[in-house]
Amino acid sequence: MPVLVVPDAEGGRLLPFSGSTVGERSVDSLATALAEDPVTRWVWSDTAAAYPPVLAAGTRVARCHDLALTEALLLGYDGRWGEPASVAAAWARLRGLPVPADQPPAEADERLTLFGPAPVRLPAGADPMQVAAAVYADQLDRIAATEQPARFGLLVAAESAGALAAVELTAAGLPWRSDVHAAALERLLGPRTSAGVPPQRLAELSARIGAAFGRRVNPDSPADVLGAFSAAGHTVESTRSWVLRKVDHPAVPPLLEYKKLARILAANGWVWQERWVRGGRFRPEYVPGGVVSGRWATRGGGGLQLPKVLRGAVCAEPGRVLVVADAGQLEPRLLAALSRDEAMTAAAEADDLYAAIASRSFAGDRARAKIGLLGAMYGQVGGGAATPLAVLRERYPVALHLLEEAARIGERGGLVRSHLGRTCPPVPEDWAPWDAAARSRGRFTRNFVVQATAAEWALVWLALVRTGLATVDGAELVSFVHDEIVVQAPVESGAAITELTRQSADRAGRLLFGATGVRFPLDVAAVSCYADAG
DNA sequence: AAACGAGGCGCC
DNA sequence: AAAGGGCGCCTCGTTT
Repeated sequence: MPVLVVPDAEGGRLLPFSGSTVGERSVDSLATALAEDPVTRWVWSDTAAAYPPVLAAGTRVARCHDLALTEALLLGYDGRWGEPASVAAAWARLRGLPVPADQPPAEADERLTLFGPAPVRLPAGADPMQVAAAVYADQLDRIAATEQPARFGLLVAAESAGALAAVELTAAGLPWRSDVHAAALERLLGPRTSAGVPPQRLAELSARIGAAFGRRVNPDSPADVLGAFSAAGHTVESTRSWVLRKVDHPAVPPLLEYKKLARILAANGWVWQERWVRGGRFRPEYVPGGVVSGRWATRGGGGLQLPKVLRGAVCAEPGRVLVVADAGQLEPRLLAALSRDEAMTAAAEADDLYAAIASRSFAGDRARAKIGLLGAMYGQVGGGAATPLAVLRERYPVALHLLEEAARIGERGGLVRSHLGRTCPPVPEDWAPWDAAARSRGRFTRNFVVQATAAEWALVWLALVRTGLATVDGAELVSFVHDEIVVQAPVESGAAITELTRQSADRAGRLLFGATGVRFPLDVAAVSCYADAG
């Protein structure tokens, strides 16, 4: 039986969810009480607020139901995306009271000082336990009333499990060798300089750019660079790298090099290290449900965008290994499973789906098969995707039809859903289906069905891996980026965890789609350094 | 001085 | 080869 949990300053209150108030008890320590019962699903308002103190006290929770995340999913399902989703708001809607706005999330730094759950703003006289019970009961009814209750229930469970994993990942952080990072920065940029002073390599490149133009140019200013090219007789539409690469001018090579290095300095330089690396770990804050498609976001440090050139700084700690598992070609595989296109499912039985498609329709030209398939999922119509798209439409009509139908619904301002029922946001009030807006919306909904389904597959995968890890001493999740999981574990359990990630991927596929021919092969490597994976 | 949009680029 | 989906976050340059 699920148990409702209402944290308070000292501990909290617990109530088995039976429809009555019988059996409520107060505990001095939630961590102790929750640790005594490793099977129960704990129902609470907000995992991000309730779980950190419990985890900090040493208790890992196996399962929960996050009322706020579930409320957001249910509101979205009804086309009410973005309405306040806190328990207080859900309760106010149930009672016909004014709905309080969601509180903005506390800054990460702020949260470290303000330890403990954020206050739930309920009207005076409302008992938080009764509110939680009422909202939970209502949510169960609404889940049961969806078109596919079993699927939506799985979505809610996965979203809630993800919230637990996110708190654990935020607490754990990613092993980070600051010395290795600093050495890489010095090799690329030169010795560290004080704030506002460009490092040696950037200064050199800046001088070369100025020499090539015959005047001083600020490479950080697109307007200045554009003006310099114009004065030199080159009309360039922007200063994007791929545009500049086509321009024949001596300033281009140092400019491209400058952009690359300046980016590393700004995004992941010495200042970044001081701000975001603590105790040998890089600590982004993971935000489940932070993206409309159900992907996670992170707050702080750009946690989902670690540049590949710096991944050498991610090193397993002594006696341990990093198991890096990546679900390759996830989106086209999910397209096959979603659409049940037989020909594409046959291709998805291969380890390399793009190669399988290429060998059947593109005379083995894998690159063209990939361009065509990505173009189909992203809504590209012209360019190099046009011809491969026509070939795919001929050969995989069922899969392509699913995408084109999603696009058509979007172009008309309609809603689409993922496989488990996550629903895209509605168009704004003032939206009108004029050409460009309709096409843009069509590309969004076309991509949404695939990206959101990929996100939920990955969430289920993560939840299964997390559950499996509970029985491996010393194993911890240290990174999750859309379709990649990194676990740090004692060297001797590397093989078992590799196997766990593979089995979990298979199970995730079966949980979402039942028995299909679509396989979800992983690239898994047990390494001592992140840079050595993949 | 602070807020904001645009341009740009890292990741998936 | 070409520029289509989702983000976070930097700098620049303008507006408030």
